[in-house]
Amino acid sequence: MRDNEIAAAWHGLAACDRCGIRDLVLFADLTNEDFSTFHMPIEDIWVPPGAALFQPGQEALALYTVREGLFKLEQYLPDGSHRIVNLMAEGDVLGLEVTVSPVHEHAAIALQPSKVCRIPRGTVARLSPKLHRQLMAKWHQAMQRSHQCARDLSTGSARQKVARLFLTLAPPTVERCRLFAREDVGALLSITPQTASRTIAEFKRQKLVREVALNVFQRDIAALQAIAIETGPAA
Amino acid sequence: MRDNEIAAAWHGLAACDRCGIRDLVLFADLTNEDFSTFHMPIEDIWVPPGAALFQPGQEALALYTVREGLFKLEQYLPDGSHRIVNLMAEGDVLGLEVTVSPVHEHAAIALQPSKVCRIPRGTVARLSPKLHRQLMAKWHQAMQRSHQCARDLSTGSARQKVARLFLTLAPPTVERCRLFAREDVGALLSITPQTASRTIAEFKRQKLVREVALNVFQRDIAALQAIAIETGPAA
DNA sequence: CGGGAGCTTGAGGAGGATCAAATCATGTGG
DNA sequence: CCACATGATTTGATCCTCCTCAAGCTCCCG
Repeated sequence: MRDNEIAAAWHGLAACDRCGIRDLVLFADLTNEDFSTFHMPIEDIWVPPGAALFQPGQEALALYTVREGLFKLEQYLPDGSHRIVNLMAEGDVLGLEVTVSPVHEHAAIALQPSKVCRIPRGTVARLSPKLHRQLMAKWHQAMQRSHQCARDLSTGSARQKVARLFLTLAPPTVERCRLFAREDVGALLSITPQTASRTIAEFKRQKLVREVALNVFQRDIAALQAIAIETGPAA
Repeated sequence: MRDNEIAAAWHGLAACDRCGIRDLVLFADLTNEDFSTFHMPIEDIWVPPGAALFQPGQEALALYTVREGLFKLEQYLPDGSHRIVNLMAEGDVLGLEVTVSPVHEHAAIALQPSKVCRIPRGTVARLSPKLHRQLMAKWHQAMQRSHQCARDLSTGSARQKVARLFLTLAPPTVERCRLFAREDVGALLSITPQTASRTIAEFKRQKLVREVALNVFQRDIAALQAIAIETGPAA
């Protein structure tokens, strides 16, 4: 099993008041006074690919702001197989359900080398009124991502889905993007790892992407966009 | 086009303090005193199938608690086609984004004869602190539904997806359930209306469901569950 | 009755799944 | 440092599901 439960490596206590992406995160509305008033044991954590922040059924002790990298949210089907129901990237918050549910209902697993801030549920509960706006905004953001997955990554041919995935993995202004295991690509797009591999290989032959390093791709944005919206045989 | 924008029929002002499903709704935490303090122009609305509560791009003026019936949340793809990204049923809240976004980003369209409470954004904003807990709970609920769609209705063969849809449409304790247009079934399950029709016809022949009235089905729960989890040709 | 929209059913073909084998990356122990 | 084992990836061949195109059918409404 690739998705081992390696305890993520602890890095150090965060200095929230000097956070580089503070306008993106849950604490955006807090004042410097707020930071000095509360003792906040926020941890800064590096998470290697394959490591889980939490597993389904596990007690919800904290939520996590993604500072760098990419996570998958998995749920398990009655037959034991699993399905990726959401992707979470920089600025997204994992485990928002700590505010309303005692346990996590999915697994959060890093797909790339990632960095997160761990915020204990107690801290969130205490700051809750002050975080109201941002918590709403983060729920909204999580919904948008979820709908994006349903919309872009579950519709159309394998070609289209893979093209949309490449376009999703980084903003159009960035040339390179990191991919992940073919099995995960499959679970995300509802295709088999073989079809994922074949389609990516075809994209490489057609120069739509170029693998500059292992699982690091240079993208031809315009060409990929054309594929993403192309309609069946009528085209 | 079936999804006409018929203005939903106004029914009357709601008596929130005597609401039959008050423990399910946004106002669960409000006291009777709260109700008498605020003037709340909450409307009780009947919505016929096919009518839209709102459309993408439209200004977000209110949110809606579903009291009866079923709604689809649709988003549109660049090529003009659409995809159902979520289903919302009794107790769910449509348009939670009014708290954070100026416009709606999807269409909310009734699939069945439905009843909703319309709560203006101003009312929500004013009561916001008191609703904090319930708003969180409703976001969570909406996320769960969204993930359920991704998990159950986008995975596996057409047979499995249709079986899971039948199981989703009503709790196992209820025998009958209402279905909707084949086109919507298709948009929800990422299959064509033809395949939806064929699969449902096959279920009827196999006595897995029985159509007691137009689009009202009696279900063999156990048999459907068996199909929902059956694994490929290895079965 | 006739028209229209949605539903059903049929035949054929394409795309993706499945099974299986070869190649490539990574880490381990000699 | 190299040989080997392990697991992921790639590729191939075959089969089956589902899409496509198309025709006939049902239900509803004037």
